[in-house]
Amino acid sequence: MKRIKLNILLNSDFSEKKVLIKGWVRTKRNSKTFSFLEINDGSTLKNIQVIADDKLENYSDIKKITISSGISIIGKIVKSLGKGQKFEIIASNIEIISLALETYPLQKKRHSDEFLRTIAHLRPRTNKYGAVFRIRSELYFAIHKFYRDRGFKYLSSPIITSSDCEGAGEMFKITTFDPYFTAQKNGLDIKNDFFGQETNLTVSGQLCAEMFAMALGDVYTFGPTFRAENSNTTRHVAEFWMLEPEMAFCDLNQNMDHGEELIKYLTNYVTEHCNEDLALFTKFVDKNLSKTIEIIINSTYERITYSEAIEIINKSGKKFKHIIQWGKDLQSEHEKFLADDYFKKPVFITNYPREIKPFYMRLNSDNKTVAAMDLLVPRIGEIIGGSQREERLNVLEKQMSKNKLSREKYWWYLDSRRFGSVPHSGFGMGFERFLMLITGINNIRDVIPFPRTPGSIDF
RNA sequence: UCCCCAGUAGCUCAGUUGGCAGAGCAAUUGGCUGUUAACCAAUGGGUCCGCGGUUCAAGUCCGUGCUGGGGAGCCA
Repeated sequence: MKRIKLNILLNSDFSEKKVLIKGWVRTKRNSKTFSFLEINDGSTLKNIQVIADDKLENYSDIKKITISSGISIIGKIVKSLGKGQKFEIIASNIEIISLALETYPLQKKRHSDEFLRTIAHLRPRTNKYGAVFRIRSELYFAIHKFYRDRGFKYLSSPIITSSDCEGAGEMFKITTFDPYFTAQKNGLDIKNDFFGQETNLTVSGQLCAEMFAMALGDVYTFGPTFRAENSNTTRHVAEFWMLEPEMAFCDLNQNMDHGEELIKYLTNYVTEHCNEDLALFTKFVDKNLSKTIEIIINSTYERITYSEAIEIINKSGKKFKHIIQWGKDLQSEHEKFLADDYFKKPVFITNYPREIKPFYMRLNSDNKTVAAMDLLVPRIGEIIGGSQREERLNVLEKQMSKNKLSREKYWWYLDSRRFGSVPHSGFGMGFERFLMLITGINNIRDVIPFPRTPGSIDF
């Protein structure tokens, strides 16, 4: 007999049919001569109720079954006599595959997110985290579908790299040297290390993506990204996933069009394909989530320049902890004010001062600003950071020497400006931040399977 | 890295002016013919985060360290 998964079973009509299901016991309620077992197999948020009565030969064992035990059930689908579910299974055979210990830490009650983080290996077994990670999985597919439908090519940019994408943050060093041994023994030369030069985990695939955009036109990279910043916030982790499209013959406005289309597409995809799981978040996690999602899908995202943003902030009359003036970067409180209070929807901020942005962003004709764009969204803040890239060799070289970057090291990057350089643009979207946006979850550690943060590397 | 807050049973938390360590849930055992975080009864369960100090006496006061949370910076 072929096993059927609950997502199929619960979404079709199997009444009066005999089925085989396998899963884990979420909860059990005993009466004298029969028991209710609720089974979940991970394919869907929903459980199925199974009735086991004392006619089963191993009923005495079933009565003692513990939460999270793995079991296999053959039974008939019938209309439920009780309230709360349409169908249930009358079991004709139950096999206890594995009896869980009674010390299983997850109980039939709500646990705090902090506690669940300490048992990150078990938390996907809860309703909430199961839902998060099913949505996460669907989103991977949605991203590839979005890009494939638009003729983009997927590029896996390297994770080990010798280039630091200027301004992206501290990097994790990679070495085969034993660092303790190295510290003791002088005279060890980096030339003898695996790559023969300083090597790091990538902080961005952008520079590689630019090379491929000059060959394949429209490309995207999507993979793990590493930042060794000592950040302790609800929005930062040391290992996260970043989506980075890079488009040839594309200016800043088209770049923003693309970003807006992407966010809307992904959000819409989740509402269409993850309905049940999403409902958990609108019901229990964030009461305003439906409204937020509606705004993300249906509003036209505001587009203002950095200079206009400064003006809005300073004219607002609102008191801020940090004083903002032209040339300084926007602080979190300013970003929150713009997205949450002032516009109450996603807003692109463009044309930042060149001094506070990396070397590769295209210098505007005012000579003071660069063609940068950040997308700020309510509650989360920055979710996209991107720019039109500097395609003019001489301007790029000047910017590099200003930032004290060696032309020799970036020879390959500069080559792209020597051989058929064209305007191009791209951005990075924080995958986990997007998940936070559409689930209403407030801590980035709760939308990634095993979060890596300073001092925390368990699991 | 800086600022603020917290750490008591497996979980969530109470603990008064410094004076015998508590509750609900969970677990275990038993009961119950339709339950829905089932219900009813009984039982077991503690390094009060660690270290040091003040005191006749510290979960409670002081110092310090660790861990967790929130905020800031950095960014996606």
